[in-house]
Amino acid sequence: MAKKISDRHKQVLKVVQKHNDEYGYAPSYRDICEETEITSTSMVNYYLKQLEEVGYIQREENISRTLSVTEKAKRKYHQLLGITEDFINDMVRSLSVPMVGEIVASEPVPVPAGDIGLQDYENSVDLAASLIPRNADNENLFALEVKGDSMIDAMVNDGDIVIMKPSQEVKNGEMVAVRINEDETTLKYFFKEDDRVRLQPANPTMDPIFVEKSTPIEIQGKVVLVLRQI
Amino acid sequence: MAKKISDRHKQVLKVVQKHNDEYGYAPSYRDICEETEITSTSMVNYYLKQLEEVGYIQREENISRTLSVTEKAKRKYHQLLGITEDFINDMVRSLSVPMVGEIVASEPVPVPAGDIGLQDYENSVDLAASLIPRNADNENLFALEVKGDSMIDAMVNDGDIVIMKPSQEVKNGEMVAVRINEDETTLKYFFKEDDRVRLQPANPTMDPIFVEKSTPIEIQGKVVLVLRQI
DNA sequence: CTTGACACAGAACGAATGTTCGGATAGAAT
DNA sequence: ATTCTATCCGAACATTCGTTCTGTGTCAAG
Repeated sequence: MAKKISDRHKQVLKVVQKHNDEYGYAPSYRDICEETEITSTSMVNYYLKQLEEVGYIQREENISRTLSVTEKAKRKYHQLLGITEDFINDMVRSLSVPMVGEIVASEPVPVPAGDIGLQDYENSVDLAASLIPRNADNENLFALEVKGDSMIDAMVNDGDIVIMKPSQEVKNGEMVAVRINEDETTLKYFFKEDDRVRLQPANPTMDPIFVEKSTPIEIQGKVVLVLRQI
Repeated sequence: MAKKISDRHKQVLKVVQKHNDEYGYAPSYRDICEETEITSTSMVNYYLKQLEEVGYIQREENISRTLSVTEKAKRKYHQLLGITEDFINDMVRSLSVPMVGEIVASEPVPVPAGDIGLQDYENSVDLAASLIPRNADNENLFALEVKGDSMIDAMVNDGDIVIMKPSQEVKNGEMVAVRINEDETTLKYFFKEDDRVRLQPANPTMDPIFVEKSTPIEIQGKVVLVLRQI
């Protein structure tokens, strides 16, 4: 195992990445010699073996031109490898959030169980990742379509899409889907007060709901984004 | 020059594309034999020569594993090649809409003049293109941040972002930014009636505004999307 | 001073791989 | 009937290319 990634290692990484980008196929060991100060294919193999061991290179034994730089190496050496923001943006720019169902006041939120896979749902909503707060777990977001006018106090219309993340814990000021008394689901800003919970509508002209501690409420998720297509 | 692209040609195209996708490197001629009903490398060469002639394959002479399917072939045979909408979407998936300013009831909408370039504005909003209606002119969308509570009847909160497109013509049912009597800007669904215009709030519990033809109104843009980050 | 580890080199080898050759078959055109 | 073209095949060959071998030099550690 190499003690550290030397300049020669970095030269090799760079050539592999650059060749794949420019030619659309991997360099041979002899190609790497030509583009670096390495003069023998056994040294190329020596460096590649080490880069492979630390997970920066991928190759297939006894098959020609299979060298590729791994995602791990790209993240660590993106500047060296000439990987632009476009590449980084392409990795994080968009995500598909599964449309798991509908939200209505009369039913609990259909929070998916466990890890959500896109393949489990027929529809999804594509989002630019920059719209999602950094602390949201992008892996487990889900989308619900609002049915009916019962969410108007949340400034959410029939037909709007709410992007949510599963959560039972809430901080003050976060908007939650809360089921009150197993009777009604509503979207409200959540504030914990001394002896009760204040559920504040998004519509500033409407009054909050105060829920005594004796009333069971269930936090069914947090809202991170509302979308209204017109 | 092949008279036409036969099933065998298509098999070869498919294998080249599939191998590149799955393995990250190109197939050899023998790999292609194994994945098709072709039993000799000379026939593979025969088909590749023809595919190269019509511009569907790219390869380098005497260099191993350089086969790739060209963009021309991908566009023509995307279904055969298993090129999903994802590929097509990746080409058009997201767009950046410039944040040109704010919308408040007391000011006209700051509609940008002429073609909008991202470089003219410091901020932008990234959107998945699938959220935008097909008829919207993606080139000229602009974003405005809502200031104040004056758009509540439009179910739009202080801090929300509205995505708009410039437009002076409206169809019934579209949501517009309309300036009434050079006095107030509001977001409403627009309906032209016999002798007046009905501006319908998004909030179904609120009453519409009726504007007589004698009252000057100015359509300052159409709303295509509302975003609320929470 | 000796030893071991690391970096380096050229050469040889064997396998992988693309190209070419000679030939066969079927069908269309003359 | 003959010729031409397209399609097909296996084999051989040449080149490409990855792996291995043997050896050298440098430097740090003991």
